[in-house]
Amino acid sequence: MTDQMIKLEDQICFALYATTREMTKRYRPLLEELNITYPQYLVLLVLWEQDGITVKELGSRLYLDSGTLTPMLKRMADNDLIERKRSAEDERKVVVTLTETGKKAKEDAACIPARLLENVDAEPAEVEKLKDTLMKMLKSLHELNEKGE
Amino acid sequence: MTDQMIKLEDQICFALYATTREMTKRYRPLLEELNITYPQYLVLLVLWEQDGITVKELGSRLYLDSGTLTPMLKRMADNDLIERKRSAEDERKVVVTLTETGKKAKEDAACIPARLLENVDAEPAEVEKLKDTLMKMLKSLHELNEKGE
DNA sequence: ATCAATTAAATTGTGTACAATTCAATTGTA
DNA sequence: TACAATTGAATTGTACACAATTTAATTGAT
Repeated sequence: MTDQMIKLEDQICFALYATTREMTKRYRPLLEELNITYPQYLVLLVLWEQDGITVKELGSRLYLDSGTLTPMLKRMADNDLIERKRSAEDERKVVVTLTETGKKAKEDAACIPARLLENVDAEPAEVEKLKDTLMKMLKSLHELNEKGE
Repeated sequence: MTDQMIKLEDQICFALYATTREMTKRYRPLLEELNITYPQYLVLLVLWEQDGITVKELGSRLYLDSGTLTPMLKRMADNDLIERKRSAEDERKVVVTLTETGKKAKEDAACIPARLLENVDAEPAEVEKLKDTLMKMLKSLHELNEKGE
């Protein structure tokens, strides 16, 4: 409880933090070919599944708020990947739509997931288990953060 | 291989990315009491283990470079948590040392790891397994990123 | 119908991240 | 011993994150 509890290597959170950054770093050269960043890639993943959603919906899928999304979506619009327009029914909402360029990028991106974990020393079953545990924790943490507990 | 491969929920990387941010968000109120951020907390964790190391060494423990560390360490010095001074033997190196305030913060921080996973719905064994898998992946990814493969 | 709450984005300000470059100190080698 | 190569930090420029605030549109209760 005293000393080893406070050691870096013991911290699950550090493992998450560092692994996420190394993973993102590994994505970078692949995504550079598409002229996007990793968070922008996540936005595209959502839009490829469901085009024409609001900033709010996008945020709830990605656990991001408008403070992060607004400037990011503007950059993506500047790069002609998406379009942003106010909803006609509710002027508060901004609807995000894929451009033709944004739609086409899907084919180029199809190979990315496979290329990513290439050469990474980890069993598929172990990775699957990892993902399930993470998603469970994510849900649990998000609920706690929501209710401000 | 076509459509489901590219879905958000399937992406281990998204699970990492989102869980890390929710975890950091959960740390925030606890660390605010110490007037530090999560990355700054990691710096302190390293220094509490081994005081008086260089920026380089700190970076290799945390997988961060001087571009991130230099401004962060300056802020921590401004807040009187650490001191930065050029090494006498090798003027290129900057040695980072804990101040009395920085040392004292260790006691206040002792309770943090326990408080953190409180209320998080996850078995200790599962979390332990998660950490091991992550650290293995981290090492593997870092080597690949290092050699620019 | 009116006006106080609520909601959706945008904005502001601070703090990471990181690639790429610069600069000064040190090392290795001809 | 010069001096090119290397090394450790700092700097520059871009892109997230996110708390807190602001603004405009919509709802809901009276």
